[in-house]
Amino acid sequence: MDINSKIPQATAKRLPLYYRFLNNLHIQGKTRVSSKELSEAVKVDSATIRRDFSYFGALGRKGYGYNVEYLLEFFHKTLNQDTASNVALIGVGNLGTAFLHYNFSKSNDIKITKAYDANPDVIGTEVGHVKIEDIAQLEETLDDIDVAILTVPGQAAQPVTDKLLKAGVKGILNFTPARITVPAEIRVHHIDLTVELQSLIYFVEHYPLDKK
Amino acid sequence: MDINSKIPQATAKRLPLYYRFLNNLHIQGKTRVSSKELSEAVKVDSATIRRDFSYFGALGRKGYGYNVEYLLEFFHKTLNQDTASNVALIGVGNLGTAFLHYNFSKSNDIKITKAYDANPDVIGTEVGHVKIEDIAQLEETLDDIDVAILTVPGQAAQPVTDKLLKAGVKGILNFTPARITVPAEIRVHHIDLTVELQSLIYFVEHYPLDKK
DNA sequence: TGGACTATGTTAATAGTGTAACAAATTATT
DNA sequence: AATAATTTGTTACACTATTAACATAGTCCA
Repeated sequence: MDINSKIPQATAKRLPLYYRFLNNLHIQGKTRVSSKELSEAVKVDSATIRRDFSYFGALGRKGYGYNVEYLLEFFHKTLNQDTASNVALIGVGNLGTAFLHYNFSKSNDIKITKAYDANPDVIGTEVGHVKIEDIAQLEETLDDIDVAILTVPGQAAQPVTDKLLKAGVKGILNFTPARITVPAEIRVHHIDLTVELQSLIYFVEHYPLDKK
Repeated sequence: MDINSKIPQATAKRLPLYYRFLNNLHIQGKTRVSSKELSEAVKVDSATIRRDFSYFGALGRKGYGYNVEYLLEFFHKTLNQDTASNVALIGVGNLGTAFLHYNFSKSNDIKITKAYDANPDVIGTEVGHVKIEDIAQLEETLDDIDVAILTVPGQAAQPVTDKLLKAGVKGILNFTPARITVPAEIRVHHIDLTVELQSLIYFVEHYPLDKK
């Protein structure tokens, strides 16, 4: 498979998952792993895993499997290009605070380096080793940040988004219930907690799964 | 379209979204809406919306659109069957606390009615109007709960899951980085915050979107 | 070294999702 | 009342994703 061809969206979404589990295996001291073993750990079909890997060339060896360290190193390079990515968080409410305490960088190379809020009681304090800045100063102080996490109240989502775009942000992880409007070249991923919960309930009540 | 045929997963995931926006329209006093208008609000193609609705029969009128109140009532019945769903939350850390404070029931009929933790300092306290119970008593006290939100540390995910299954839980919304093992008839939805963030960064750095 | 075994990488079949296009039906307008 | 405008519901197609199956090539063990 040609390494220059585009990686399918579904595959790209699984890469960080593979990366994390490979890290676990490495820490456990495992040196090799088969697609079948990895499949059981990440709950993704083994053929899908092999197909996903094959987009990046022949990473394994027939009859052997994959070398954990080699694969890990490969994905490390692939996922993080060269530099670690800095992320900003906007809205230090309950959810925002949870993210600041959450240690993203444990087995990944992501760090929230800037955080903003509108509440004067919060501005200037430190949450999870990040100093909270005034959202009013966002456009002037946000620099060199490609991706922002949006955890503001729904009605603030669009105005804050507009500010983020002016500051040059290219991707937004939107946790608000609001659907934000952005130019075509900006990526937005939505995680709508109510929708997730409600659709799970819908599935459970309407489509009970069959026992094996 | 036959109402008895199975609703596609992708459609079912959008239903709660439609429901919320119809609620907004209703509150704004709008009595009718077209698929095109709704499309702009929820950022879903209008043809997709019409197709989604058509799985439930002919809900609209040609040349007119959809009656907001009728549609709202219909989805209310569809999403909530008859009874409001009670949900349990396991793990009152930063993220769990955020959910307890989050008001799911605002325009939905979902409520977290039970919450558990292992920390003695937290057990017995009240967070967001829910009394925190001891996770050691989970199997004995969890009753009539179909769906649980899992916000425990990764290493606790599997043992807690096993307890939930014994207590009769049918669906789990898993926020831990761990992939849990469950019988075939149990539904699990994963929301992996690190994966979401990392894959967004990957897309932004590797596949910049084209300007319109 | 030789033969049994293993597990990849890929092909081909299948399933699932999204959307452009349009006939049909209804509403709105003159 | 006749015509223009609107908007649905559905068909048809394109695209994306999943997975079973297997030839191939390397591994492992006696």
